[in-house]
Amino acid sequence: MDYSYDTDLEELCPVCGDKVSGYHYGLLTCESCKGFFKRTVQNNKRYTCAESQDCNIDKTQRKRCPFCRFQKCLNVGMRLEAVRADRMRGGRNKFGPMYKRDRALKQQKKALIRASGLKMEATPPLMSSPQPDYSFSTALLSIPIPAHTPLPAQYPAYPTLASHAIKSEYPDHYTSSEHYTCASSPESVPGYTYVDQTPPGLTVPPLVLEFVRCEQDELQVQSKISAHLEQDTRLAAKQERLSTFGLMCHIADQTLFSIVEWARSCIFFKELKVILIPSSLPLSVLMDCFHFTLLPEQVCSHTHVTPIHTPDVNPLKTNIYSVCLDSLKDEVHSQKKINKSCHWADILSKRYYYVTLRYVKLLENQPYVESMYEQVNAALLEYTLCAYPQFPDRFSQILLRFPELRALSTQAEDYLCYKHLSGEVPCNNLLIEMLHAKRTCI
DNA sequence: CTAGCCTTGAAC
DNA sequence: GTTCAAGGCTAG
Repeated sequence: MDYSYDTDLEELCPVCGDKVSGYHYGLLTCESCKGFFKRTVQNNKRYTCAESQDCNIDKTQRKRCPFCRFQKCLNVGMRLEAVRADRMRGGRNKFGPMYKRDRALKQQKKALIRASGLKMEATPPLMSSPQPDYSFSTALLSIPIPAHTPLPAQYPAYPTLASHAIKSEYPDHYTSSEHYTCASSPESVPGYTYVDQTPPGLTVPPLVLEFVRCEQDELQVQSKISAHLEQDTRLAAKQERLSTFGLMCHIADQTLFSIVEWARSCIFFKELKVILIPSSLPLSVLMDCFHFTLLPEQVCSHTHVTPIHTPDVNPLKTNIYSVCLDSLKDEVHSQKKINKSCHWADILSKRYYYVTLRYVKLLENQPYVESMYEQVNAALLEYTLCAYPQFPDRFSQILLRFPELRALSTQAEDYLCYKHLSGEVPCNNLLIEMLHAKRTCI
């Protein structure tokens, strides 16, 4: 059976699109970009762009502008600190568990695709290969998004490289237990030991598969967030640690960019010409924040910021988390009740619900989308019935969560506005801008 | 300078 | 002993 439909997509270097040769400096890249990144950082190279710093980087043109190539390396999440200052060879670094977990997630995704491989072959893909349409997503949003810089230009050209020490991981690795304690050890990372728990014979609806396929590479999103947080932490010289709220704002901002990326490849957006994102924003952000709460230590161990779960007096946050965590606890409880081994990976599979939920919410209240809504619901129903035959009411339980989430979403929005008015939201926060845009639209 | 291949060595 | 992501080497 040929699974190239999915695997080909996964094996492209996020910088230039060449074939990946493995994990390098934080994520899967090709051999040449690995070498390029290493040379640039090790030799503290400075490049300049002859054009307007937005050169297209692909396999054939990657040599033409090292400036833009390096910018892209940083933007996709390559990690400066993975380049060793002491040039020590061999061995492993602190990213090991992260790589392993990413592999596990990819395998899980692949297994889902494989589970209905025949179905996918029998029916043509729901959409043609997603060629990023930057103008389209820009038009969707009511605030300007730079067309060719998917991430905020927080990396001031080269000062980054020159001014901050390129820190070797080894001192930390050998002497510091602060940022790499048992909290981020493999055992405590959900899904770490996951291999392939797709139930045998599981049929995943093509629509759900399409959603899953469109999902952002999680490791990349996390890397971007970590890298940006590190940058911001460094810039805030007097402040050693970001507040929990500050951290959430940054995660939310990065999440927004992910949503824009995601929307570009969403099959329904191809058909819609109306602004949908703002109305669904709070929930999407909430979902993604929830997503990250699963791995707070992992994010924080690389960013030297206060872990999200640090006791905090923010009642809203507690509320959001308690709902999400209750949901997870229910899952654990249900699994135990039927005497089935409860694995973190099972819980991670909830991710697919949320992927679908996001679509459902996104399409709500739009004239065209009623039929789409039904399709999404049908796909979700089919998936839950196949994946969890022992819980026939799972679908309805998911739907029952909607009002609660909707209420939380509104609370989150109000809370952010309050924070904004009291001047506590970091400058240039995209989330605030979008919420503002939404309110002025109404 | 690039990029493919080689060597190294801690974690498993 | 095996893995595989670091750094190193070197034609082109």
